[in-house]
Amino acid sequence: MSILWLDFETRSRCDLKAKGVYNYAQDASTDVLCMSYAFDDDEVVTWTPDQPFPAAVRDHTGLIYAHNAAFERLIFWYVLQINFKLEQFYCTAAQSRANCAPGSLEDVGRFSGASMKKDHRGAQLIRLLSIPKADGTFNNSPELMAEMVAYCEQDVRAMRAISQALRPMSADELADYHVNERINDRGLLVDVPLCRAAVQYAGAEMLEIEQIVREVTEGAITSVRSPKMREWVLERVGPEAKKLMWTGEKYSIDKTVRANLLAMEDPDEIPPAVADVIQCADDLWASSVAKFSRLASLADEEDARVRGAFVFAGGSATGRASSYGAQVHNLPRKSAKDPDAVRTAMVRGHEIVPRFEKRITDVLKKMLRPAIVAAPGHVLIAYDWSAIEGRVHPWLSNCSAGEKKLDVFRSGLDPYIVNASATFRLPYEHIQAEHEAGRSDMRQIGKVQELALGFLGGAGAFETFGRIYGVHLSTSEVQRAVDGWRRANPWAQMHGQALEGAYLRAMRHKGREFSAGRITYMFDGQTLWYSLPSGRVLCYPNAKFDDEGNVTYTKAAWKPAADAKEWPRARLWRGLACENVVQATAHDLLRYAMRQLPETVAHVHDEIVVECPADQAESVSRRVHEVMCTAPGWAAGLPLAAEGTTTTRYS
DNA sequence: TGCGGCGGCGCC
DNA sequence: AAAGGGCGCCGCCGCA
Repeated sequence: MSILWLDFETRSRCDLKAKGVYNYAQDASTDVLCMSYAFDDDEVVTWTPDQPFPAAVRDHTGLIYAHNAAFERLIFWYVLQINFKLEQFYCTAAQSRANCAPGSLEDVGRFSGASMKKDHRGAQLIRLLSIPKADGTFNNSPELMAEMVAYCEQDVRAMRAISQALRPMSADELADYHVNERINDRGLLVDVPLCRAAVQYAGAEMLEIEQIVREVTEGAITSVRSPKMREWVLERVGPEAKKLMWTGEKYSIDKTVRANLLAMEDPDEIPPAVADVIQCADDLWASSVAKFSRLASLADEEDARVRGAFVFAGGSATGRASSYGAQVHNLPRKSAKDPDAVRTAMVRGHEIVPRFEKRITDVLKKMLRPAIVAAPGHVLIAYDWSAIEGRVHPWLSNCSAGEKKLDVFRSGLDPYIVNASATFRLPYEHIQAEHEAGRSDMRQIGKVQELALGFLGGAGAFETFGRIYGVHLSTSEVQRAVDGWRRANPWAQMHGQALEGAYLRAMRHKGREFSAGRITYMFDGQTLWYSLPSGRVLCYPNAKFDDEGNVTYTKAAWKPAADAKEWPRARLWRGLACENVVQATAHDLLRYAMRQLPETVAHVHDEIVVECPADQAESVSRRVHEVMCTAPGWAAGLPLAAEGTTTTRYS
């Protein structure tokens, strides 16, 4: 079966970025400018709408390779009304990311050693031809159009060359890409009236805040979110406050700094006017108005669903999914207690700041998650895996100490208390009782240990996490916590060392495989590959030794600076190797589960959200739980647990 | 006017 | 020896 390589250029009055690709493709004003294509290694040719549509394309029943293939798929479906099957599409951007390379066509080229110079002409042509002019008409210049066709053809050639040079996606990967696209097609229902109301409230609040800032600073600061504000504060605070703003490299005015400054309550250090400005910055930075308006703008005009939010293998280091546009991976976690009640008040324009809340932005932030809803007569069922990384990591180590850790999860004991028990050499029951009586933070220390030290962090990592979870210990106590956890979890250091040993040996012995726990590394002379228990393959591209004997590699997520001569390189170390294999394996469990859950509408790394008719809630909930708690064949013996809720609003 | 760097935010 | 890393979006601002 031959491969069809293909790329569209289009024009439309619809704003692609604001409305998203689904609305764009369905917009009545969207037209195809040209379609460049080739079968297999044939010469690239171009169809333009003034010609009859090529029958060979229309009748093609094999795979269609395109870069960001969702765009081509939706243009076929909605503009040309040619209903290729979803499974016919093979996304070469997904293929690139699955190989730990960047997704953008231009970046893959630069990443793989082609010229580092960026070519802006393509983007310029799009601005000239694909977007209406100020007077509302389109530019029809034949010269520009000819140039556009040349660009489109060049993109097909570049895509084909890159795709053929890269490892193909496996059958599993391609199937999981299609699972991702089905989820994108299903979309998430957005409560658009709620979003619009939120924008109103937030807009009014913003005007008020900006007014206060102008008055307090006597016009010096017109925008609180500007670097000028930081300098304005810096010039007016005392020496102690200045110290709080110093992060070791530069002065900052981020959330932590602001909280510390406001807590000083010393007018010599923080004059009242400065405190006011800091408070205003807090309010404005917390504003979620942009997110609400983005959700409303991306929602389908007819059915209010936001589509295309998930990027397959968007996390190119591990193949995890990322989220895009609506970005549902970073919605504030805390939601309103009674979101329906707040929603009702909002759409009616009532007062929505209860007595115990200080600010409207706090209320609005807690309504972002609940702005995602189930369709009428439906529910959202959301399940989270319990400590998925904490379980996968010892399982990957495949040693008896790791098994002992897994037994903690199998037994139903609280792993944080088990950590604390080992650290403080006190009985489990004692720590449990102290914790339940609210008399001791030993369990909290056990939690920080588990989260901070798993990927081979030390005292610094413990302190960083400790700050987040309100654990503040002396230097010696921190060291005790670090040592205690390592003593109780020897598998972690052992596994890190084993991984390091394996990848170093692999680098020194080209073409040979070296295993550590359940991971196998192999260096082919350019790429350091590693295989996961699922059979999925990941890599560190362009791996080589640096002068100190460390392995370095080009990292897709680090975009080069405009004047860079080479793609930025990262250094591999055993902690990172641990993290990569754990996150990747945890993600394989997610992919495995989602293949079996066709009602999925969203996922957030360790969480799956399905939407189903309310009268099927119980059986679907049971099924989601069962799927998530049943390890795939390749992970036999891995204990899994998940907890879930059923609601009509995401929260 | 568009681009890209920067500092900032949120989540897992 | 030690080391948090993985994402994406927003607003501001200098530069070309």
